[in-house]
Amino acid sequence: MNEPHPLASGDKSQGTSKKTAIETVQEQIRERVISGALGPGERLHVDKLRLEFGVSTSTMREAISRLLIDGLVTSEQQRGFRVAPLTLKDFRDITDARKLIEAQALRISLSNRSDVWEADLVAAYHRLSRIEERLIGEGKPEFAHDWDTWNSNFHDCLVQNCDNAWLKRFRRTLHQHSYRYHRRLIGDRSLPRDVRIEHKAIFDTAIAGDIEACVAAIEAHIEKSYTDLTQQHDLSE
Amino acid sequence: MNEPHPLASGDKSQGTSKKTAIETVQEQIRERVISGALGPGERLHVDKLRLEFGVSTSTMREAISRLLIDGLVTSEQQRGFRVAPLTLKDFRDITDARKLIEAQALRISLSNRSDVWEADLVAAYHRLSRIEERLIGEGKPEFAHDWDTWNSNFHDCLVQNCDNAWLKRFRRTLHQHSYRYHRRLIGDRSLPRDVRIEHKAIFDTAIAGDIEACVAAIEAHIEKSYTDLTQQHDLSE
DNA sequence: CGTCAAATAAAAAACGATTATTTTTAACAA
DNA sequence: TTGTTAAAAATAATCGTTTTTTATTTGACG
Repeated sequence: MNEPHPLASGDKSQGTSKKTAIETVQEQIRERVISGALGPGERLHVDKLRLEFGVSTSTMREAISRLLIDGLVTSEQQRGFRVAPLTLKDFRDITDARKLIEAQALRISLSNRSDVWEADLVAAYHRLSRIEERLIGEGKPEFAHDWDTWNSNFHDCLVQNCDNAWLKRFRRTLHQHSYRYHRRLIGDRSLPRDVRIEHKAIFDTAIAGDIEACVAAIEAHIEKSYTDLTQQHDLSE
Repeated sequence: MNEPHPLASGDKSQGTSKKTAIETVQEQIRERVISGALGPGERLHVDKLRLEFGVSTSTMREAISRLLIDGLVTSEQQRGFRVAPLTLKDFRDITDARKLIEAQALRISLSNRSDVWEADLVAAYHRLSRIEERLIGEGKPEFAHDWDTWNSNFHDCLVQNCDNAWLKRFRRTLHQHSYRYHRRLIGDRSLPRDVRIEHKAIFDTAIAGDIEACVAAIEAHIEKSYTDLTQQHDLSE
């Protein structure tokens, strides 16, 4: 049924078939930044990229400019654009901000629960569990990409009923950046820990309607992600 | 002698004399959006604006694109840009998000206090008080604009020591939007209430180092601002 | 009269070239 | 060698036009 967005833009939804060139390019560059194909701090050569994508200067510039929106790219006076750097401090700040914002978004979402949402969440959790069984239980690393997709889907589903557009927007931005650190730190390797227990706790408390327990579980989940990633790996590697 | 930024960009600081055309235009359009010269929901005609500012299409497009960053402008598939609308629900959401984020930024800032900061805050409060004495005490509405400036300066000063760039960024965005509602709802009229007591409470608790009392005071201040503005005025007016 | 579709007008998106700025290279003098 | 500066190259910013898309009008036909 509902195809989830791996990390795509949050609101396009309807099948607007014909995207504008700017949007297409923007999405592809974003993908490269998040995946690390364009490394942190690396310069974005408008002319090179424009030739590669077969678009004009202004189109490329506007596409890149729009990545300033979520802070994946920075711009400096007369010296163009560059990919936002990755630093430990930044990851720490993102983690703290996520704990704050995601927790609140979750509180709101959970207090607006509905039957549809409950069904969606059960479905999302079910799919995620199956992937995790294969990825972690059976140790099949080829499911890492699917896990990204469905993990993201599960977390989106949790805050689905939060009706504060600003919190949702900030949450999405932070999640995107977090994911970038994730990609950088673990690469294609499998997860450094068994997240199944954490996800179960989040799911159970959410379904049970125990808001504060669920919030605590999410906060712990986010924090643990930071600790594990930074302990086992190194940003300068 | 530190000139405060009325609501300007938070980080340029150094006297980078020659701004790029895009930046100049961007700032002016932002000003128009916040002030209401460009009304909520209004379309941004690239061609008209470009002629008015004497720049090319691409420059104007890129300038407007960059206002997407802080959400003052929205863009729709093949039908250009328009000024973000103003709605009561949005103002409510902004208020809630501000309470959450500003409170946390304040907690961090206050726990990183320093002598320099204390002096800055005393100075900022002093200047604000003087303006408020004239604006509210003596009822001189011609100080309304100065009040905007120094009120903003006082609040910036409070969170000055928050070292989480993300929270600061979100706070700044929300403040900008909040200010836009403020402008729309009270216009050039003077404040609907006496904020002197609130500011005093914030200042006193901050100096005293009573973090949670200060946070509570800020939250109340933000909430009161919403209540008073929405009770006395009407968005559709 | 009202509906539908072709023709026209308006506006957005995309283009590729020109101009300004920064960075690199190279020449020369201390 | 080292430091300074001027020319050259590279890259960023800006420009004005062309193409594509969407909105509006017009007019034939039911």
